[in-house]
Amino acid sequence: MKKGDHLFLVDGSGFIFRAFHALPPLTRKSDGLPVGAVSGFCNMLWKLLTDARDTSVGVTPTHLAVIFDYSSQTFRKDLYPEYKANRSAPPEDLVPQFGLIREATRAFNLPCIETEGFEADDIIATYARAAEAIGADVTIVSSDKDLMQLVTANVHMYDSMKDKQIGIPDVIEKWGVPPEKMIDLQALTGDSTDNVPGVPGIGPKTAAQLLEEFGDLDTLLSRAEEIKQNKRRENIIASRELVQISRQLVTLRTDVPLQLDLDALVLEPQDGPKLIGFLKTMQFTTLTRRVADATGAAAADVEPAEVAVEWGAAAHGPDLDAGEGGDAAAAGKASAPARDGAAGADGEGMRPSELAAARLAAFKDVPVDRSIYQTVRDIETLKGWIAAAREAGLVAFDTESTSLDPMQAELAGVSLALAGDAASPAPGDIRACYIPLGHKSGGDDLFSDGLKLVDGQVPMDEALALLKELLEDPSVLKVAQNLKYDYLLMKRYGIDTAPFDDTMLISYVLEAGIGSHGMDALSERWLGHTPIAFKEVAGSGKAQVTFDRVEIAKATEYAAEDADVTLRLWLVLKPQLAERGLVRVYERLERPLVPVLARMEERGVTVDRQILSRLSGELAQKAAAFEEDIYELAGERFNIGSPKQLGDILFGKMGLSGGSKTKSGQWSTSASVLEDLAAGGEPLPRKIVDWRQLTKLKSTYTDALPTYVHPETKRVHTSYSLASTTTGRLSSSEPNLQNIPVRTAEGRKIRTAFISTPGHKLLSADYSQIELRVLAHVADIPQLRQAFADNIDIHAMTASEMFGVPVEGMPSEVRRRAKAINFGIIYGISAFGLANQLAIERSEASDYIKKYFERFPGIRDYMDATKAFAREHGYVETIFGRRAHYAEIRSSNPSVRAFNERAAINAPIQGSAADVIRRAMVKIEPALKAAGLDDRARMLLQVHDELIFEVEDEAVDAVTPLVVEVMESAAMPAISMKVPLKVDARAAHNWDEAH
DNA sequence: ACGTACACCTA
DNA sequence: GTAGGTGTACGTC
Repeated sequence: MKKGDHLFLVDGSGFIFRAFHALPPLTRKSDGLPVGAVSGFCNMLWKLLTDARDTSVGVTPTHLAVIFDYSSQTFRKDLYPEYKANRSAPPEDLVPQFGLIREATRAFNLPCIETEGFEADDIIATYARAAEAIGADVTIVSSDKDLMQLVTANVHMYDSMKDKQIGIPDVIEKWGVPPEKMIDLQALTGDSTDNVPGVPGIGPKTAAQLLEEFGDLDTLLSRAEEIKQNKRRENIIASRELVQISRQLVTLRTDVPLQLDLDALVLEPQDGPKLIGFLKTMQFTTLTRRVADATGAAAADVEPAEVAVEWGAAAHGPDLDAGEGGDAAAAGKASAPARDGAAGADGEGMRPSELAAARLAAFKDVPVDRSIYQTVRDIETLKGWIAAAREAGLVAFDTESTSLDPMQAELAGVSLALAGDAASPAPGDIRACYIPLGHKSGGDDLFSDGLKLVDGQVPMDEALALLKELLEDPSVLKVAQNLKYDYLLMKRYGIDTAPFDDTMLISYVLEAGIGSHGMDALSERWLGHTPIAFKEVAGSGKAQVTFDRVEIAKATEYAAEDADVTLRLWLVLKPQLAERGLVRVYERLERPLVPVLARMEERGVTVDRQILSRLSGELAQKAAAFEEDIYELAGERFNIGSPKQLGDILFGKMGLSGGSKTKSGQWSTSASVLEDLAAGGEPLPRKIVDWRQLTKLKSTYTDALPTYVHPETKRVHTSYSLASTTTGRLSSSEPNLQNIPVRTAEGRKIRTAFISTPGHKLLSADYSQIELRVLAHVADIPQLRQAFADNIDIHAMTASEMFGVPVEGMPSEVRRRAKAINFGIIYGISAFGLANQLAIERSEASDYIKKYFERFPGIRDYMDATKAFAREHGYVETIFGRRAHYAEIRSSNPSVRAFNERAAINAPIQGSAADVIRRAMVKIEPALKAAGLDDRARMLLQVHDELIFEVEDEAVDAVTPLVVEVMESAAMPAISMKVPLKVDARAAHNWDEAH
């Protein structure tokens, strides 16, 4: 740098706050990411770089740097601990923009400067004085009064938002003192926003007047006695020392160690494509065009840049691995590229919530109208729809098929819905169509099975080829409701849908615990619209037909409406993720799991029908033997499986005492009641309990499981639900493979029927005590942390702490009680529950709990804090930011309230553990692939804290440690757990031996 | 044919 | 005491 050069110093941090509050809010059109300050920043920088000469600055910079605050821990905090202590957290909408503005700066090819321990103002002061010393001119792009002390003949400030240059006369005009007196003035007045103390009763006017009279602050303080006004004099004398501190606080340092010297700030030429890539990602269409024009870069050829968006979650949740691989591909694409020429009324300058409201308002003018849906009957029309969808970059789709089971279903048709450009969707302009592909008729004739394809349908293979182009197009966001179903169905037709959004999962992330997330419920809740019921279209009961037999006109109304409603829901729900800081939960913990689970479901697991058949026979025989004894003891034959009849026999006919009633007034015949009766010497109850166990195993497992074996794959394909628990756990159904017996020897035999393919093993890897580890982490309990760090028996340690019994030689009963208490804690303990569990008196259980809290006071603190949080917010959060809602926690009904409190205490623990294994599941396939093991090991099942793989025999030794490592480190890098996670893994030919 | 209560399987 | 799903019985429509 030399004399005559012109250095621009941009106060990045100041700009962010100013732009955020001064500019109208602006959100990225496709997803509602708040970008107002980023937009203001980019526009301002571009203007400075290209035509600063035309602004009130009147010169073009030769050097430029953007300066940011690094942290709030600066030397001023040491000087005066209360400095900036009144600052509250930045607004949620602003937080994601900090990182984006740094990204923007780099995209502009400009130095981005921050130094630990110093504020941006100090760095600016240091550069300004250094440049001035060389003889260069300086323009500080800021309007912050704290920087006005730097103004000289050669150093100006520039308020970019008002396009106003600030020189010495301007400072005098505004503050009544020249720049060099600004420090004295600020010391006297203090600064309420930075919590800098001042003299009470002295504002800028009085301060300027006093400085005018006495010349400077030191003189004023030494001659304060001369001040005539009593109150003012007393205040200044009383504040003398504080004013000295204030002066130090407001004085900018000019000796900050500089990472880059002045020469390094020289303006480099713009890298057009790099900048355009960033601007496209932000969807700043106007500026993109301007930059393209100015740099000669072809904007159309530039891909949107991958920008790690640190969305709102950072404000109060962990950074869920921004920049980590994860769902980046889907996320980057799902933010949809800005399209040239995209302009629109929708979303201009709106907060996400306003965007959602505006879209809802648009729907009011254009309600769902089933009469406008188009039936696509020829290939040209289909091509038209697909071209429009690809042009738009956004399409909602839904598949219609012959079965609720995506492994059995045959495709009947596909519906699409469009609402204009992805970057600027037009909610009031939704159109939708149905493409029938496999509708059939005939076959009613008893003497022929001649089902014939209905005329006027696009040939299935041609349509699929076109749909594949659309569904696999990386620049088109596909939106569906419960996409896992459609994903799996389309995958069976050779189509790998991506990128995508799922309205059901968005709703789940927003409102787990509030209502259900099915399409009909969401449509009622958000759109006030009731879609046609499936049974209206396909009938119900005996008269129900598969969708491919539905008349096409009727099918069009139903199917196209589903796509229409799905798109409307997306338009309303998606912006709310950003609004509530839940984007990363959605993008890291929900969306990427869809294809992972779809593949697991598609693979299925082999269940040996012969083993089950043999077991079933054994169980039938044993149960029959019990039946004879039971009838004998009861004195009559009755339906043992009927609790009502059984209750009448036991407590009526036989007159046994010690029974209890269920909430409907029936005699309870639960296992615990029967156990009590058996302990009293009655022979019948014991036999009932045993009979029940046998018949339960038979009906629910050995008889039911074989009916789920797929006719072609010969494997059992469960279905996982991503959105049916409040806590974030998955659930499994048809069949439920998450409740296969394990507790009793008899039950475990069921597990021997789950076997590996020849040449393979089943590998089971399960987290050890993950929920107690999570508890130790969130409640930060030293003894628990230590115990887990040392890998010692946690229940024995608890017993030892509570009862003072050494771990060595501890009676098993003592440990059992401690174990029950540990579990009780996780479940939001109550004396009633613990007493029930341990079959002890409630008062004794109460004493245990009291003792536990004395030994682990941090647990009680955690529970109280969780309850208070839930009461205040109506939800609780996992360590990864997932929310579980408990609306009834404020209920006036004490038992309802207590139930919600227990659930709210449990949810962060159970939910955090669920998040951990979700993360592991997302990471496992890429990890296997990276190790070249992806075609030798396949993840099949998840059972809350356990993953089951099918692994080639020769690959077991390589896969096992890899799986363990991925699972144990699954919380990283988003969360660094205070306790290690431990995973046990074993491989065997069947699930029983592997577990 | 469908919904609810009860019982019982899992983590 | 938390979170689920399924089978049977038995009521209603």
